[in-house]
Amino acid sequence: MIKAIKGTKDILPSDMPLWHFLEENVRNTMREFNYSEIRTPVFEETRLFARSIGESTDIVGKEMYTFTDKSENSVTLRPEMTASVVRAYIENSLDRLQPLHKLFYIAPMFRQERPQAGRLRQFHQFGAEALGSSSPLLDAEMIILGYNIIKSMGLTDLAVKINSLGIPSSRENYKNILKDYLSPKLKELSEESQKRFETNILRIFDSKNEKDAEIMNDAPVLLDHLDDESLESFEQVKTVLDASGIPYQIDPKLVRGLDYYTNTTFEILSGSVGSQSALCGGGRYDLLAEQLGGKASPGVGFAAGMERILLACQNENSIPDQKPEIDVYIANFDKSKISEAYNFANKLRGNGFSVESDYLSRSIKAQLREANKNNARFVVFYGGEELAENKIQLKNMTDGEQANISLDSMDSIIEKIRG
RNA sequence: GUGAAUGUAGCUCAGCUGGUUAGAGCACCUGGUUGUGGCCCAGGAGGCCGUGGGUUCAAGUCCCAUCAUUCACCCCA
Repeated sequence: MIKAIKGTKDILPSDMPLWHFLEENVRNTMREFNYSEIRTPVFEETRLFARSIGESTDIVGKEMYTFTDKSENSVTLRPEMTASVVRAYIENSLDRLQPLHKLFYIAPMFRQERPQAGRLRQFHQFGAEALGSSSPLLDAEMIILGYNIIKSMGLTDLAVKINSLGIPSSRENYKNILKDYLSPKLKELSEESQKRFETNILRIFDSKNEKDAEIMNDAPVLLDHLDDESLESFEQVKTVLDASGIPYQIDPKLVRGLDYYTNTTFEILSGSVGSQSALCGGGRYDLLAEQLGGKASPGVGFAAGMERILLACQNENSIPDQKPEIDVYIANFDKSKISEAYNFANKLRGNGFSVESDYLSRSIKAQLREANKNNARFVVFYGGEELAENKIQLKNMTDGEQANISLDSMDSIIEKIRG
């Protein structure tokens, strides 16, 4: 039997109500904040991701779906969206149309990792990117957007963490301070962290190793070594967040894994999805556009994992399950009138009703059961004695009442179904 | 890439220390009087017990391998 590729999942009709609910909430919130949808290709030149996300990151180093196409070009299934959005922004000269662009997306992403709870190889993210302004208002807006959407899914076990990584010069300066602190303790660190000491020292803060954590607890913290401008910006983000009423914690150890971040970074975590608890993450990336060959242009954004959010919803039982319903089920007595009944169904559909009819030529009893399974509000019995008198029988499935109505008075049939 | 657990009907699982034709609940189908749903009742269909090898008179049950799934590490949404 051919099965779906490891780490991929079918999203079945029974899952759809939940997905649609999330997507609607995303679109509504994005509309409230005036973000416009953007769609970009699922695959890009490999260089785009290598340059933006960073060669030393795990995403680029070992998680990308990269292959060579028939023209010998190296292409990659997008592991995240920010690089693509910035590329599209530059390539289409959006910055010349207007100074500020606020964009959102809902799209599949691909990373070749070992699947586990809340982690898939093809997964879906929604997210937003605001390009063209370095206003801290937008940093705060990203957190508010993400938080509001997640909240709209009824989730409660949440934590918002924010931090600032500052600008490269102050960060480089700080890295040296951190190096000085860690050098004498280097041998006490885990093997993994010793490697990071060379490749990306900040990420030692991420380590879940106990000894590492102990050592890092007393480590000097980037927040204490920020330049004045970054500090000022961070203060403003906090001011806006305070006013918004969103509860948050400052986490000096929050170091996001992607290379392009500057200044504000944040995460929204859930306590109900297992080990992969980040539902949403983002931050500012003021140097990315220039790095990708565009005009210098500040930006800030976030991405949220849809499967993770839905997993949290299931675990917290935050969304009452609602069965989809149809307006009318057409049951027919007469096999000889099957196409006539079918046309009658189409007539109702033409009036905007959702209508199902029998395709299996089953007994009336079976058809009624089918109507019930479809959550039909009404059943039309088509055929038999009534049809001989040019009538149908209309049954209200909620109270069981039924009445004969002449086919000549379509209007009153429609009116009854409208309720 | 590393570690652990689990693979029996569509789904969730039982199957005791190896012993005849492999079970339950849910779901599905058909009935419970002529043409009427949800509840209830009766019946039915559905399983190379993940795959391959081994031990044994005998394997769903024990051993090995393999594949798959799940969870965790790493990292991230």
